[in-house]
Amino acid sequence: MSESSRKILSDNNVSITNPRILVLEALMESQNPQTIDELQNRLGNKVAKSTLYRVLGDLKKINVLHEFTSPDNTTVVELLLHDSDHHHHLFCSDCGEIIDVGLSNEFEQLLSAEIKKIERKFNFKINDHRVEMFGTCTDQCSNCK
Amino acid sequence: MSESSRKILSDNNVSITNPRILVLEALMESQNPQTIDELQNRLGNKVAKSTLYRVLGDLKKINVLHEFTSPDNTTVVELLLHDSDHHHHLFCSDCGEIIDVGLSNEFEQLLSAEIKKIERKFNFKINDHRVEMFGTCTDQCSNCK
DNA sequence: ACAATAAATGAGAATAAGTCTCATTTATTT
DNA sequence: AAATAAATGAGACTTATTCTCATTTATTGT
Repeated sequence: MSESSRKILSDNNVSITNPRILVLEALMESQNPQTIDELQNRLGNKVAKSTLYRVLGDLKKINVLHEFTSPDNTTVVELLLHDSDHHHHLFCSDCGEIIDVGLSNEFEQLLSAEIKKIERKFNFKINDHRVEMFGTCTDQCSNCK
Repeated sequence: MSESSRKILSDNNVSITNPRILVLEALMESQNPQTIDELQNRLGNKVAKSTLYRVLGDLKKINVLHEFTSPDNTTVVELLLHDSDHHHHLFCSDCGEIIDVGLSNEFEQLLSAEIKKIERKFNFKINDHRVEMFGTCTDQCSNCK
């Protein structure tokens, strides 16, 4: 269904075009963050490389896309539609997999308190944070068999 | 003093060469993480670009250098000589400054406990973690005046 | 629905960070 | 001090990302 893709675009006053819908659908096909390569493979030749990067830029601008870099320096991208989707990342150095991880509410509250201290100490306004965890998946993930 | 640089190298069975010493000293000149550009500027033309990247690779291999990426996708590098140097990062989206931040021991213990839960839940062995905080420095930092 | 206008796209050229090659220099070992 | 092994410098090469511009697609006003 391309309905939710269309809604994302219209809600943000971004014109509804085929490449934008295709990229959004490709992003929604995976639960976890994907590399640009994975995205390109999913899209086949349906969207030009330059357009893909431009659309990703557009989505960042309307704050529905989160882009970051994995420990092996690969750019990785994920949809982030609601503030309530706040989560963290777990990186496997064996297979490169990146997993979205939620931490407990109690812990998030403690973290917020800790961050308030940091704001005061460094005279910063902190508006986001993320915990990154690095390790190895000890069993058969999709890539590690 | 290039003594500590020499010691780092000899302690790790890496031959002591001029470029390696120069890079280590340049890294030690800043408390906070630096971009490759900053490093290159510090080094002037005393070390070739290819050598700089090679030396950084060497230092990563002996685990005294930590490399990561800032939110604007710039590669950033910092010395990390002792395990006790564990810390986190605060990023200013206005001026790009990156600040090393320590969190309280109590908090680190809670975080460790939370991470143990994640290890079990995802069947991972987690060997490192980092909290990234994003915001703006609300007053005059060296870049924001 | 239809022009007119504005915005987005595709294809490939341009840029820039990082890697690689290889002849020369510098360290290490004997 | 000579022989061997390792590291360096210079620049070519690679590859991810950005840019350009002619063409296509969406939007707006009538």
